[in-house]
Amino acid sequence: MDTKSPCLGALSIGEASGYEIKKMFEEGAFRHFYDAGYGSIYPALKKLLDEGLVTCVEMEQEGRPAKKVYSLTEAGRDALKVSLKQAPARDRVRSDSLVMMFFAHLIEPGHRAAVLDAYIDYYRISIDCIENTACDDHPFGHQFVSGLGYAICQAAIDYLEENKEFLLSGENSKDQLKETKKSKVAAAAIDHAAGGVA
Amino acid sequence: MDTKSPCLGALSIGEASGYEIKKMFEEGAFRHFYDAGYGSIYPALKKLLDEGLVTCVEMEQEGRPAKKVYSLTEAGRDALKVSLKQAPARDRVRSDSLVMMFFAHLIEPGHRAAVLDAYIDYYRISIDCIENTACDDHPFGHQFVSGLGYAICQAAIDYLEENKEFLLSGENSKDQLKETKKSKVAAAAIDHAAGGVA
DNA sequence: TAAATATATATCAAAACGACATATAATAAT
DNA sequence: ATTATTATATGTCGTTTTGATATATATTTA
Repeated sequence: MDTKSPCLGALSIGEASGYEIKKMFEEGAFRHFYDAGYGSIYPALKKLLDEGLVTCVEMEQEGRPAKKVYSLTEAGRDALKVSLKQAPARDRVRSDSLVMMFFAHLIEPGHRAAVLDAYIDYYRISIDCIENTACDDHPFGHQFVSGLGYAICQAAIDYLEENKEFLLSGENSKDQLKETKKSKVAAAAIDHAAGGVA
Repeated sequence: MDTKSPCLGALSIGEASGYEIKKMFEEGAFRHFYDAGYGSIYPALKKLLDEGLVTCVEMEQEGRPAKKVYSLTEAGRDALKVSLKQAPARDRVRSDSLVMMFFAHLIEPGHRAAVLDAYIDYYRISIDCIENTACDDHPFGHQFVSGLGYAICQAAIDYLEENKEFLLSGENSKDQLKETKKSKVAAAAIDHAAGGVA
């Protein structure tokens, strides 16, 4: 599934410009599960237009640059349905922040704190985006995925706040990873270190 | 941060071949927060070798193809520390599965179930990977990030299992999104639909 | 008044993706 | 018994994506 399908999906909610689609990905309903930059969106929209899957109307605006508003055609809605029938590729995740925290023992505590705080903020903003777009009369798939995003972001924030000191003070600390219902990995690690149970 | 840094990070744990690094990304400790294919890893290793940040020894093996084992040099360890000092880019997430579930109303229920079940399995395997690599005497950053991965994956599984019927039966159902401590988005959605509280 | 932010589109070099090619051996299936 | 699949192992290559930059206007902040 390339960038074209999520663009078709965004347009299935309503007409939009490339700039507005980017906003949906970055700070809208898609934030926690899909992202793409202008370098992907504009070429995708161009291809979609060539294939007759969307139409485009240039709209003049007062006090703002003109925008190109794209709308889904019938063929476009069909193409979206077809692409939704395929088997999904596995999630692609790339978190520089977590790579850094994974190697926290090679980083000064000050930078550790900065990365961690920024990461908590990132999740907080994601929650705001979900709450601001969630709506009871949206299609059930939207609600389901928003609910999942909320659950994941909240679990992340809870864990990060609860274990912040563990990361910041490092191995010299008497702090331990909190073992809550949401985090049994500490116990698992101890089991494993003790030889595990074959 | 490009592929070179996570490769240096992987090698900071111990010497490894490109194939083994891929395994760490795919089914090892990195699974839930970083991924890269051979098309990124092998060229990265080549560049790292050219820059003197790693060394390479070809190892013959019985009953298996020879492998090239890479080791971190002192310069490599320094380069890793430098790259860890930078400000992290924001997470890049791309989930075809969630794009599909977001547009569940455009998909037949059978495919919906297939995508959802596969997605739960994906998280279950992630948990297995975390439990199999978690170890008490690993650096605290590894433990911290593994704990976060565990918390997130478990929250996702809990939500997906609890709300599976909601997605499968669609809007014709009397099912409602479960509002637990982990999922308050349903309430938020209702608030929002009712006009919210400014 | 200058700088920064927001709206809006677009390009382009560098990087990454993912499918394919190649090779050997063990294991599973017919 | 033979075929097919899976696992180990490295690598390439066309297509896609990234991330930075360019361009332009208007508003908000310093």
